[in-house]
Amino acid sequence: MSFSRAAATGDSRFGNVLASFAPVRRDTQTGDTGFDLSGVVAHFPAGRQIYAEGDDARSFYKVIGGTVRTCRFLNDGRRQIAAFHGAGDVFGIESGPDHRLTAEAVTDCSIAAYRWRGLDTTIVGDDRLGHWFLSHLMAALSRTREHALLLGRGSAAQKIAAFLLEQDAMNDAGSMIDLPMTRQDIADYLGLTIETVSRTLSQLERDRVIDLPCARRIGLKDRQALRGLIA
Amino acid sequence: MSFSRAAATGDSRFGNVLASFAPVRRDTQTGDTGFDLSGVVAHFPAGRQIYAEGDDARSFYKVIGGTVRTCRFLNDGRRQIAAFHGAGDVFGIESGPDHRLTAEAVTDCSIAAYRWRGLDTTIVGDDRLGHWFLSHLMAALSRTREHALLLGRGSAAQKIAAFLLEQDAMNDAGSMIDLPMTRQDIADYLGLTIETVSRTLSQLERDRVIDLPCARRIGLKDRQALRGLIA
DNA sequence: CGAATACTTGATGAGACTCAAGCGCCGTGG
DNA sequence: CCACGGCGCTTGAGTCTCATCAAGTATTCG
Repeated sequence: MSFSRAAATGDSRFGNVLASFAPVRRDTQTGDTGFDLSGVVAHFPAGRQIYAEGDDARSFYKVIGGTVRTCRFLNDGRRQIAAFHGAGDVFGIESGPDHRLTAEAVTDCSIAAYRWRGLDTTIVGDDRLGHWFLSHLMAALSRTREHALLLGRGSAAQKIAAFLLEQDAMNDAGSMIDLPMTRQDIADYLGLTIETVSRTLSQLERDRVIDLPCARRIGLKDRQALRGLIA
Repeated sequence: MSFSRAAATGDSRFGNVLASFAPVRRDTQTGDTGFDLSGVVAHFPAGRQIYAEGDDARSFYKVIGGTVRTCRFLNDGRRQIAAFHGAGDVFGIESGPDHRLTAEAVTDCSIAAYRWRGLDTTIVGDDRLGHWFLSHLMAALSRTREHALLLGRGSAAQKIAAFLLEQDAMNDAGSMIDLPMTRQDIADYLGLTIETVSRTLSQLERDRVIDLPCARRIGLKDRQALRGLIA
């Protein structure tokens, strides 16, 4: 699982901006802002660890394809998932010298790694790059805040409903969601048990709010009902 | 409750950096980095709203003195507190055009407001200012993440223990904590009810882990036991 | 086909919520 | 001075949701 250089480093337009990056312009397939950075790309099979809690935060990362989870393991063996990251999402930015969470591939993934030396040598002097970095950081803050608010209040049904709508917003493909993660992942993300996740989904199907043709496929039959649940 | 200009705007060192700020160097009494910005300072009595969810995010804020809560009101009347902010903390930075949370004074407060026009006109071109802004943003992300992880897992006792240790870390004054907030605030912060907060604190006192001389005063008798609870 | 893994469903119990009452503190006013 | 009410907090009893324990089904993969 070694990183391989993805592209030449000839474009030095940002060379003095992010000192230790290897930035180039890419023919980006992510629908970002048209602007893009490339670091060093690697592929991870499903389940593989990308970095562990406590590792030096020498890089941050962007998902090219696949899904990543960032999580923490408690010493009673349980796991709390902080976020799922899909294509285009940036993760692994840390304020301190080391990673405070573990990152793992949920599915087979392509991940771009961007070297950085932490906050002290950061991103000033270029409008677009600074904007890119800041917007990702603030998006992460916004999402984390919503996640915290969801976890604090709400019944199992509310959490599941919010989760489904969140996944629906990512998958902009009709009303059918293909979940990349297991029930256990969902449970650890929502602060529930796997049994409660399963029961709640079954109940939603009985209530004609969703379809469950197979475990990983969820059809949203009544988004309004889901929104109503969230209150 | 109108803002009053705190200082002259003669110092234009950052004039082209944060377009609409009124930044000056202050003889700061916060133990920050030595570097400081001043905006427009206002005082808020306990309970007063600073901004509401949905308001235009024309400014962000720093607590000079007192305690602030940022929260969301659910349409069933309940309230979820996202964070408490003490002296030196920055709050109200938004990625979008409007505030996603409400901010209210928990105690009487002095608040500095910094105008800004959002992400598009942000903080490039000055190392120290960019660093100051980024470090606050990343600190907020880090704290929010910890809060989310706390809310997801954990019994009432674990949440209370984590809350007490968090407050203890703020109050660097011996082993006695003077809480600025009510039991209801604590409950809404931890995703519990006021009764559960009260019962759990009483139980911790019976277990000789804390002292409760009065409701708002908590003595930590056994920090190790609290840390043990968090697991 | 068999085994492993993922998922579902059922029975039971613990922990937190709800409803309700009572206590303590404090400011107001008689 | 005390009576009173309001507010924040504590405590108790009953209920309900979700976790736990346990079993069984479905799916995947060698």
